[in-house]
Amino acid sequence: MSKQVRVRFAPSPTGPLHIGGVRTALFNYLFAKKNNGVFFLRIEDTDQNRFVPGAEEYIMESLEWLGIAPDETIGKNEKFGPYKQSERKHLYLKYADDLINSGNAYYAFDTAEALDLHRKQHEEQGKTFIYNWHNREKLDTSLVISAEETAKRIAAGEEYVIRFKTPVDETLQLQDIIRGEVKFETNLLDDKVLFKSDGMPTYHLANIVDDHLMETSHVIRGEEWLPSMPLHVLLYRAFGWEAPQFAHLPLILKPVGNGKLSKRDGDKLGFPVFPLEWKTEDGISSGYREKGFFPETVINFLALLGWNDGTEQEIFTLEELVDKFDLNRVHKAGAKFDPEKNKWFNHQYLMKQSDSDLAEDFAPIVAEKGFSSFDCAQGDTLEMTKLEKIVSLIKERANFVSEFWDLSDFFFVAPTSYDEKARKNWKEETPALMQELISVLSEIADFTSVNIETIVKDWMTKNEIGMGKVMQPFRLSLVGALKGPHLFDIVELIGKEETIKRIETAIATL
RNA sequence: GGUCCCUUCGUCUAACGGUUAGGACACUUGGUUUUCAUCCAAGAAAUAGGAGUUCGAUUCUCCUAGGGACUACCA
Repeated sequence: MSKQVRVRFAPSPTGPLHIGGVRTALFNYLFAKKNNGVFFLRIEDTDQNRFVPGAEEYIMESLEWLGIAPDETIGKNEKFGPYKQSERKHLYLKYADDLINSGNAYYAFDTAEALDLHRKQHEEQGKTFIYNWHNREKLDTSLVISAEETAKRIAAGEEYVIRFKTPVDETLQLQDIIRGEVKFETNLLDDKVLFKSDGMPTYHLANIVDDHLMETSHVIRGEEWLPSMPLHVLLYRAFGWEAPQFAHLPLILKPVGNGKLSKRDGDKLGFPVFPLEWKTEDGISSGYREKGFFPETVINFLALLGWNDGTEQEIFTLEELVDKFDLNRVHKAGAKFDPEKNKWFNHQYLMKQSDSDLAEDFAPIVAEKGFSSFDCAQGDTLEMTKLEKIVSLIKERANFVSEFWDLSDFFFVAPTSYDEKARKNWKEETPALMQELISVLSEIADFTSVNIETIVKDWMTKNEIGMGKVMQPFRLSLVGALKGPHLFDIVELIGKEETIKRIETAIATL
């Protein structure tokens, strides 16, 4: 039996979870579930300066809303806890020391200022400063001084970092599940800092140590990490550990122009880039949840950004995605985010919702417009039945529940104005015809859509009145414009009295 | 600048050497609805360029071009 699949999503809590991060989490989740494995969440907060309050909770809440919550994390099945790196702080120095003792790392005393100066000088000469084999013995490191001297300086409280001693003259041929073989020359790599002078590990050290300790089988992360893959593989080797398998996911790009989708793009282009709304003193960043997207929409759309199952199916439930997901079918190239198609997906899921669920979502909006009888709290069942009927008539023309009011306001209030372009359908003979229509309508006992339609149409044919002459002004009177669902359905719902009243108002106004 | 990754319709993608290069979103045009939307049908729309390998390249190799990521004591 092969090793258990254990994958992780390891964000740093520096702000709200970006949509690209959501997709990384999703693919990890799908891969884990597909392989009967474990999906865990680890918070990588080794940089204390960038910590943002609330971000950690935000990440958890987002994953829960989307239905892809981790199996193990802070406060949940803490088999390999803690799941927060700042709480694992005591662990890392030992591993850095191991690397020093095995000759795979060294102390470096260069100050940040000294290094900045080097970089600047190199840049002025059109060169790039790389801290590695070619200059590490000219810099201020433990490689060029005695062990006693090193110990003395550290004991004296001098600040230091621990750097990885990248091996020389090797060509690394690494395997990536998505990209196949990727080659790197170790001579071109730099000696990354593993342990910072503030006593915390860097991402690289903490990530490798924790992935090993937490028995991670596959590292599925964004493409931005591809350049650090050689370092990470080298670290596993230096520790004598078996490395997990790697898969680097393509990036999500801006809908227009070039580049990675960023936090700013969303609100600029009118779509959210965060699952949940995020408030700061600088303002509000909109979220999918608050914008009326269904979590299923977000999951489905994101899954198809860079992956497909090879068939022409586009609508997938989470369960189907789990069943069909295959890392080998993930695309290599980045994908532009298409807000239009994203909306289309939401329409698909809107249509799948039951009328009663949609009515329930719509009720508070109606109540807010001043129709408190639709307020869920007051729960008038007769009104809710009516609301369900309204919803069933308009939902096919909406992408979001938030659009329902504009599509259905005439069910609640009589038109206060009439569409300019539609007014030309109101001709000289119209008032007389409408007057006749009123008397026809008032005679109808069984006031239901089909019955009203039959009677009105009979009246028109008997008197040889053209359909357009009646139907257009009739609709204009009730709706205020030439739009909306089947006219007789509207008539039935607003009732005989209101219908007649609206026609009378139209006659008086137009 | 250096390193690495990528490249099929406007966009997301299918076609794992042999297809009239398929689907979806968006777009256009018809039909249905005497309205609008939905829906249905149809249409336009792509293998970045150049060499090679091969009987045959979207598919394999190389070059060029373009795009992207990384290049911090950030992740």
